[in-house]
Amino acid sequence: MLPSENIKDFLDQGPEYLPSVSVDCVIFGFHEQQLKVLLLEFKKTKAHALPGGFVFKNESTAEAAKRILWERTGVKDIYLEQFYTFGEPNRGNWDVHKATMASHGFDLTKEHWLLQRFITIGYYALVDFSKVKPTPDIFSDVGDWYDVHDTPPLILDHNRIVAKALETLRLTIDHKLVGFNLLSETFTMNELQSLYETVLDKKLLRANFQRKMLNLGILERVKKKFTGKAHKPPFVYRFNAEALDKQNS
Amino acid sequence: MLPSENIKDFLDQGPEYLPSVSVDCVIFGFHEQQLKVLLLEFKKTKAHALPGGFVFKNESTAEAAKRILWERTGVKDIYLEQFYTFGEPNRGNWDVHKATMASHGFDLTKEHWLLQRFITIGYYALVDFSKVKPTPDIFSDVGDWYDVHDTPPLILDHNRIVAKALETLRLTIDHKLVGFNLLSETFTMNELQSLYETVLDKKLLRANFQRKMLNLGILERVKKKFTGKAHKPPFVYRFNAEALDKQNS
DNA sequence: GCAAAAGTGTTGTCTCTACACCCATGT
DNA sequence: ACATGGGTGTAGAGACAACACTTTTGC
Repeated sequence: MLPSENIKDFLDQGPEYLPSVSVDCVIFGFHEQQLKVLLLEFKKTKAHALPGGFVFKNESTAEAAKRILWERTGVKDIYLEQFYTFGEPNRGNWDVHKATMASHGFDLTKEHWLLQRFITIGYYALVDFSKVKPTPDIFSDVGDWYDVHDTPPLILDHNRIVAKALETLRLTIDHKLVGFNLLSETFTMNELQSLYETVLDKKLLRANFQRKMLNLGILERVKKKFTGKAHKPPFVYRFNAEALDKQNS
Repeated sequence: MLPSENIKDFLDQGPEYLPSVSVDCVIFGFHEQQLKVLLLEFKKTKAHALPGGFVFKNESTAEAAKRILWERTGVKDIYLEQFYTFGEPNRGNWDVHKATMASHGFDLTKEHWLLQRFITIGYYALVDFSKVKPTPDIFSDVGDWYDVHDTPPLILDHNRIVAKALETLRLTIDHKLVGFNLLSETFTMNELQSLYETVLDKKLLRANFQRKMLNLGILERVKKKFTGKAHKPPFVYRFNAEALDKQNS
């Protein structure tokens, strides 16, 4: 199918969506000591944006967010949390959308549904970087990871949305043990500490961090050790979900 | 003006609102050792509901919440915070609305804008109980305070919205010093402690609570003392905003 | 003086911080 | 052996709970 046909399909879908409501996803990953965000780049205009979309009339907003995540990352069962709803009447200008559509041969009038006011519900997702293959959508040819502190200018108020998501993650990670979703199933204590240091943006002491984590009683030490460099091999840990449930109850 | 004319005006206002989006306010007050919520009671159906409303097309959702608060409580400059957006496709049934409108002589078809799906953005407000005169709207003849743990069944998913607001308040009050908004300008340490005990639903020790609060450095001791019973009069404190700003910076 | 409630002091426990020390591995 | 990074021990600082004590009022 030609891209323009895809886009026509999309534009025709307008009436199937809940008016005025959109969903944007801030997808966090962790790689090489950096906290990353998944961003899309529009084909023609080279503008950057968060993966987002609209909500079908009989779909919950959380389901919409999951659907979008699946389309962009190919992963289901993702850790997903709503963090804020952005309800300003003027969240930025829509010229990029207009230009993008024009470049595909669709001249949208000011009254077109895509150019109306939308409030957007922000969800953030924590994913295992290694399991995710960024998938572009019909408007973007590239989906790629960016250091959260070094993002390009984004369309609309998406920079603010990223900032708010990061702020929420920071406040959350300390008392909700959410960080494990950003690592692969097994990990070393050092990896976990790097993650915390990156998110909280401050150095932590090995000794104390380790004790704190182990005292939570939610880490299971996998017997196997690491093989690698010229030093004592670290233990590999696994996150123990049952123990966490006990804590929360 | 007749009530039915008011209601006609309201129904005609549909096109001026942002479709699919509503705002609901959980208004907390503190009185006689109880945490209270302001609820409306519909005239005919006797159903209870949160004060809520719709968002004008060129108004932010926060402004809409403030407007609704002002209409219901007569107070401006209220502490207001967004806490969650409820985006399920089926948030309960709208029969009450239909019945209410029917009782005023308006038979709404299934396609009427008021009976469509709405996502609702929850805001909670903390107000000085003594300054608030609950004001009913055109659909309700009574606005009244209820103990948050003893609310009547509410329409739609409003019970859940109250529960979520309370949960958010609990998590917030400890590290964001938000409780002062629920008291009058000056208050005794005992009142403040009662508030915390009620919100957190546990007993605290006088001595330790007092130290903790005073050590925050945000309470100013008003020289005047209390007059009353047969015991040592308590100091009256005032919340010192400047000191708080210093802390947050 | 006495009851009642406000306010202060003290002590032990727990947690976090900082740093010192020991352990296992590859070269 | 030794450099490198993983893991443990411990002393000091600070926070918090529990309880005892003093203070000020009306009766």
